[in-house]
Amino acid sequence: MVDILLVEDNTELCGLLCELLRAEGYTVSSAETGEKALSLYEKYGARLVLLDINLPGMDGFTVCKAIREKENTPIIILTARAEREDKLNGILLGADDYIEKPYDIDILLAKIKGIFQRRLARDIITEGDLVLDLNAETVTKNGEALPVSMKEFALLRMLIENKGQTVAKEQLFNRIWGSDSESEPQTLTVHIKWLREKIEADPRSPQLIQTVWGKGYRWGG
Amino acid sequence: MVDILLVEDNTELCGLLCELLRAEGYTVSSAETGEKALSLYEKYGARLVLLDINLPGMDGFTVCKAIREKENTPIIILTARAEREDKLNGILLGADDYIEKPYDIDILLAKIKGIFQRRLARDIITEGDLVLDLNAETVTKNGEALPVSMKEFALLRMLIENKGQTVAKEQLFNRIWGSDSESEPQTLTVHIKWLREKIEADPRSPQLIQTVWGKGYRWGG
DNA sequence: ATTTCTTTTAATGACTTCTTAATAATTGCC
DNA sequence: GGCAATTATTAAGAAGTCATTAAAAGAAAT
Repeated sequence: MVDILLVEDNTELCGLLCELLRAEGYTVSSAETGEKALSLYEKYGARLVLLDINLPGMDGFTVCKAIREKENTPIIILTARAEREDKLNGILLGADDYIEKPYDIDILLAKIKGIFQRRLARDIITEGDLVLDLNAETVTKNGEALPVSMKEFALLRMLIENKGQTVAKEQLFNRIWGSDSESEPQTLTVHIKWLREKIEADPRSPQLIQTVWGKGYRWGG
Repeated sequence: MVDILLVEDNTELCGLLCELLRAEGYTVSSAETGEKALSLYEKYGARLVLLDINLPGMDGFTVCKAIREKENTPIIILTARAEREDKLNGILLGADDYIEKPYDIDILLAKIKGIFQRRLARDIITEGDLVLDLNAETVTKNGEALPVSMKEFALLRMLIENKGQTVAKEQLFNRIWGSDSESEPQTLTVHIKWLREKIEADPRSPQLIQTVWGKGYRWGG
């Protein structure tokens, strides 16, 4: 996993930025097309994506969307088009920030730093006995590692992030499986079952993950 | 009941915002005229209204006022007119917040989130021994959890929200079962029965849920 | 390639909620 | 009181939802 994945079709600018970022201590990988960017992302992952919108072939928005469908990696969009519509689009697609070219390098660096810090600070959730590390996607219970799968982690996280509120089944399903998923909604209840088995004192009468009949599930009373 | 009712006459912007809000996990319904907004609100209700002031036909202020006359649903007003007068008007009419176009999406989202959180803390109705948590859809009686079904909760809530007033059977039925429901109206009385069983000290002579002969029911004397 | 882990599917059973329908009780009115 | 309309009560069962289980399919790791 690399710190930053830089997607920029201008070779010269790409090289320059790479150097600059490396000089700041980040590990960087770069791509000059959307296709290559996705394949790099797929292979190695990245903690942050710097994404040019104007790309030959697959455009930046498509890349942005594709990345967002997989993970919640922060994305900063770079663009020459200074239109608000683009901005809205970018935000719609889940970009975290937006910088217009020609950009001030210091501002860009500051935003990158900001994102890394924000993410870092946000990256641990404590809830009762449980500690969720959002980066590592690990859970510990009373200090002991509690192995959970990806889906279980996502479920647990979403429930805890909305604790006290009922989270609709549809919401859980759409967010975790994707609204265009072909899977049966039934699979959710099975995952809930696994989760309960792992975290509940008595899985037969769950205290943490409550069933809200006809609606969904709720963390806590 | 939907999370957000969006009232915006610009079709494109309306669509974009809808998507954006849905991506944030809110359920959204939208209207492009004031009339349609009110009818949607009437039919399905909403936890928050995002309201454009400049609407063709019935204007935003009228909509705002109409909604406020019914319920205390929070309203955020959106407007291009950057006039102080509007702002004053909006707040006078009970809007909870006010955003000028072109608005920063992040700010809008932050405000929405803020309102939902504030409401969350507020979304509790206390009535005698009973505490209704509208978000969790739970009832506690003297601190102890009192399990109620969806329909029972809806009934209880509607009665308490109109306490002292008689709520017509038709009104209860239409709101909870839906005006196009195929169920027998009789089912309502059965649910009233279950509710009384759960909350009344002596279900034989109900003190909380009074029968108003020929009309409906009333909470309290 | 094999093994292990995760995810999904499918089938079953249990459970909750809701509805219906029949009967009893109550109310308003003559 | 007696009658009609309305509401209450009850129990049965229909409908819907969820839990559980096992097994198959798919991924990832060794």
